[in-house]
Amino acid sequence: MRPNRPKISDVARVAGVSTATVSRVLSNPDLVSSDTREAVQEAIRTTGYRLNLAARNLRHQRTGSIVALVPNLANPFFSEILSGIAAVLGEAGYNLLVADTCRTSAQALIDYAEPGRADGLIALDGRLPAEELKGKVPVVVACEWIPGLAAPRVKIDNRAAAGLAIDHLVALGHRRIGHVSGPRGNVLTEARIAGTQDALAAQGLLLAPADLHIGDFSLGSGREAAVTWLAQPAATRPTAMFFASDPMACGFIGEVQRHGLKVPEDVSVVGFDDIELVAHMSPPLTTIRQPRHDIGRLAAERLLARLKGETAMDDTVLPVDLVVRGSTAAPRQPA
Amino acid sequence: MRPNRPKISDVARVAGVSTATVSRVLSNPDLVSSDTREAVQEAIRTTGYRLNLAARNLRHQRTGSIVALVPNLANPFFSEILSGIAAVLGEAGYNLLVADTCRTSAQALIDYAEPGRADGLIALDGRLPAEELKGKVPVVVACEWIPGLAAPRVKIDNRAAAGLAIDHLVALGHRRIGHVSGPRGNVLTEARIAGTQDALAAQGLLLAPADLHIGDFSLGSGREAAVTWLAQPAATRPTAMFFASDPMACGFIGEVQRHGLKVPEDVSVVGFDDIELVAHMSPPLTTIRQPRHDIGRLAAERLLARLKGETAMDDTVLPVDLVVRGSTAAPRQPA
DNA sequence: CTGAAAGCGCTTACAG
DNA sequence: CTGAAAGCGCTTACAG
Repeated sequence: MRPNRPKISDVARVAGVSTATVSRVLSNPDLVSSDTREAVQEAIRTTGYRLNLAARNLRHQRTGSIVALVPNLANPFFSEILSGIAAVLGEAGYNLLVADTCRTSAQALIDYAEPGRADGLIALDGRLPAEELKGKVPVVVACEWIPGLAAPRVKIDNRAAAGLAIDHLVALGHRRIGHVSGPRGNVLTEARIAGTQDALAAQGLLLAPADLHIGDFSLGSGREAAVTWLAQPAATRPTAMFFASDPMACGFIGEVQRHGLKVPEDVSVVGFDDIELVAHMSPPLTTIRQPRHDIGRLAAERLLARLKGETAMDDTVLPVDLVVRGSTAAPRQPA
Repeated sequence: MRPNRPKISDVARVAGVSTATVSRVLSNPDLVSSDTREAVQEAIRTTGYRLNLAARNLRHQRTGSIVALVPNLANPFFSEILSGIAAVLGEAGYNLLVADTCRTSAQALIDYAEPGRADGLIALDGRLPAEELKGKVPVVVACEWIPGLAAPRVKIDNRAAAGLAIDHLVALGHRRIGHVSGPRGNVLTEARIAGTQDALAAQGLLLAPADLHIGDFSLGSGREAAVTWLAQPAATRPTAMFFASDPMACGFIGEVQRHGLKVPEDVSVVGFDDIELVAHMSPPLTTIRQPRHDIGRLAAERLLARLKGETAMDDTVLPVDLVVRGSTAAPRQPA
């Protein structure tokens, strides 16, 4: 079946017209008289012709594809953003190309930004090299951002989000609050640490260096934070912990419970992201909800707008919510 | 920068050679004398030339892309399979195109199987129409399978997996065991129900119609199953439940705990998939581990082999493990 | 309204 | 070892 796949010239021959006319029927039927049009459509049917998109795209100097660069495809946080991106691109007739930045060489990632490869790029990873991305395909950055790269960003207000978490804990009566962050250097990490410090300072409190644990967003690093926390004397360790991701909060809770302590009685826990499962744990997790699907949708829409000529480079900042569930309560002994 | 992007003819002019020679330096450098080769490479450098993949692909009658059709991109179960696929395709120099079958029209999905759109297709969704996929691009099916479509399948032994779960519960002393399945008609659903029934029958037990709850793999349907279960008299309801997905098991446990009952003391629970979080819940979930990343890898490898001419259509069946954790124990009152 | 022809940016037999 | 030329399957000014 592969060799004798009909092409536009086969249709033209069968219909007794030129290839130009067939092409017009395909992309601009109004330009063709109805008699001719019907003859061509009949020929399309009898030959079983299907348009070769690659050829059309080459002619149009576009690829019809948008590439999304994702730090870790296996991470549900990113996959839901991807789902929002896919929804918008699919409707607009674009292909969605996906690459996993943690499993792809730096050069291969940059090659995705070549025209001829994709028409535009959505970066969910802030560690991409800004310089190498210049002069290539239009870029929109989502969630994270790339310092030094002029590109629209779709994100949440991470400092404000951290503030929501801290204010909630302080309102419950907590005075000694710890923070488990993402990896150092990540833009989200820094924004959430800064937000935590600011919110504490606004309440006259301090993030003690010992109470800042550098994690990596993973379950395992949450468990490690629990080990450190458990090793401290019960009287002087933080009564509440704010995590820069839900999986870290889950890892922490699991380890603390395994040691016979209770959440929120012995320690209050706030996560970040509101991934689906955390509402169903025991206790259900208090967390910051990010509109992941919308982040993806908006990033895709901004990119499509750029491809249509929009030049605005302003950021889109989406609101976050604090979702209060069972993992937070007043501390046992208020300071 | 877009308009004056150098093409192969610009390089040729600068180097003082023909476009054919530049092309050879690019794809088959050994055919060119070292003097000429160096001159061309120098010209490539000075012009900043980058190959246009779309043009090369059109010439080669291939697209360089493989499309993965995923039932729900936001579902972490599928995203990890995708990650395995991406790893293999990236290494092989293929693009990974992704489409969400639940958000894409049937026609649009079939169009992905057109040559000119992609070189091959990996289906993670068993509901695609077999007839429409014939005579198009080579297909490999992973996880689920498409009845009536001759395509290699990469999957696990779902009946055996259900047997592992049931045997474990029976060994613990359970006699009345319920099953919460996926949606009716799904090939996985039917295989897991059949496996459950077989394993029970082998032990002289029966899956009572009232103990089979039809779910849809989601958290919410697990919660609904809990409502039904809770409504039954404690003395006569199942002492153990086997779920066709981890999220359903989580939804069930959350609802049961909310009603003051305990897992595994009041009911043992076995999930399916071993998604990352369930090891960290309380209790940690006993479940069937699927090698998701490997399923993705192997599916991609089978497809690449087909593109290279392999014609074998046999299935690849991957082993599963029962992971015993805290959500299962002996029943309170053995029957 | 329709066709002949050029061209998108490459690659590759075919000569030499 | 290298070049002239044809062609991958489309589209689109330009004529008529």
